Amino acid sequence: MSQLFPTQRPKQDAVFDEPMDAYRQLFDGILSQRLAPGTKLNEVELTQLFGVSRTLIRQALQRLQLEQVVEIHKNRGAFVAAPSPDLAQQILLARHTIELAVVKLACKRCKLEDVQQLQHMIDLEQSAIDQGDMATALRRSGEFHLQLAIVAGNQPFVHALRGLISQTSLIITMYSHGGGNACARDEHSHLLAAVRQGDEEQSQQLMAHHLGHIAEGCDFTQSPQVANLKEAFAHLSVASG
Amino acid sequence: MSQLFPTQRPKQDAVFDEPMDAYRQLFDGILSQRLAPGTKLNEVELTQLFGVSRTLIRQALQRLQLEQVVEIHKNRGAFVAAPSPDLAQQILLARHTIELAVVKLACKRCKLEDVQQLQHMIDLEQSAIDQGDMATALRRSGEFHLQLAIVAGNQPFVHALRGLISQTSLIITMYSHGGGNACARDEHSHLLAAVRQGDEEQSQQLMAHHLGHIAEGCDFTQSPQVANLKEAFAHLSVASG
DNA sequence: TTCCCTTATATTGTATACAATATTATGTAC
DNA sequence: GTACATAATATTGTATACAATATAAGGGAA
Repeated sequence: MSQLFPTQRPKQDAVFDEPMDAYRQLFDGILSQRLAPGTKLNEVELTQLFGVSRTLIRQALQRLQLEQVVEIHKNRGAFVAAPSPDLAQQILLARHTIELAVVKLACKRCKLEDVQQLQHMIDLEQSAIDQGDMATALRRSGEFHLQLAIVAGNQPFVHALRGLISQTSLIITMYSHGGGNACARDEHSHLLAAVRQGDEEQSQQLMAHHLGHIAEGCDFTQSPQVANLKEAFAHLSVASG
Repeated sequence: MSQLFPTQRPKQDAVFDEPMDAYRQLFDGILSQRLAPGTKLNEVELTQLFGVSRTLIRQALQRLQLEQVVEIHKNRGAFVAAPSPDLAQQILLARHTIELAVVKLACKRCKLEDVQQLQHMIDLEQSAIDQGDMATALRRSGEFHLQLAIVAGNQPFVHALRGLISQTSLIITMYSHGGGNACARDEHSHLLAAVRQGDEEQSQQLMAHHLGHIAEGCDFTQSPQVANLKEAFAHLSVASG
């Protein structure tokens, strides 16, 4: 039950032939790493793919831009965002700040049914890992974090985290070395246990470590991997030579 | 030098006859309290006001929605947001969390030129207060806070604060009792002094007090004041009686 | 060949036209 | 007069058409 998509009610995610709006398909594609950072998003192509007019495609792209997972360059088009090493670290710092505040709130407000739902999301994530579907696992991990913010009951935090989590997905795609994410299940489980007990101190410490592990799994010294150079540098000045 | 508007370069704000996009005009109107919470934003009216087609009007409205200062209800239209008392307190809490992190960063990164610019913004705010133009003062106060985030060098914080600050403007309009904002100048000045000296502890304490004063100036127990009841409740079910 | 200029194509930006929904007005029964 | 149903209007949702810009292709000179 994907809680990462704000406007629509939950849907099964294995079925794609029913009418699903362009925003959600693109968002899901990015979060599941099917759309690589730097990829050009041609409007008429998307029109044909999703069977809607450019009006709705452009609406979806603008929304993704405001969530910072798509960059739109005037008269040049839309591209899947490819955060620089510097921006990546800003994003992780912002997540750190907000998620620490979130778990503190969650400790005070987490009900039994919230715990059950969060546990279910952990199980879903783990089953994806067991099947070797790391893209789905990554998306489900993000959904767990966002659900925590929903439980915390602070709408601005939810709003901000939605963008930050999807950006983190891009960061992991670009900078992370393989399965540094495999330890996530235990970390999520331990975190949930602390939240359930209302232990603010412990929860914040576990969250800090958890987010720290994401950052540690990344190497920001090397140049980022993007779809292809041509598109990656399409935003540069036309003046060549 | 309005730093609250992300896409365009700074402009003098006394001149309105030059081509100014719909987004900025609406945003400015809301931040300056010329557009009251709950006001219906009719698309064709805006079309005539700004001399552009509905396409651009809708683009601007969607962006404002994603910044949470406008609510769009399907087939009903767009309204200036009117945050409930509960949401208002969530917003102020989120600001508290983020701005404390911002000043801490700002202490480490604030250069001499940054100090000068921030001081200039304080002076502008004060001159607006001296002229009795509280709407402009409120907007300039927001610009000061956002500039602090820019100085702090964290893009996600800037992004989140842009929405939170404009929402705070709506909250003050709806819940604040008169001139509780008059003490702002000294608070901004003292805050800047602490940041300039790189005193993280002192800066965070001053910021916490400053934001606390905003909340203290509000009364969330009484029903919010909105443009008119009909529009304020336009989102409710059609079923009457 | 390589460089540069010109022309053709493709893509995005904006405005308009049409469809769907909601709101308001009108009229009739009670 | 009130309540309800129906028709007229207004407003939003979506698709298409046209304009502006950028990208790609072709052709001539050094």
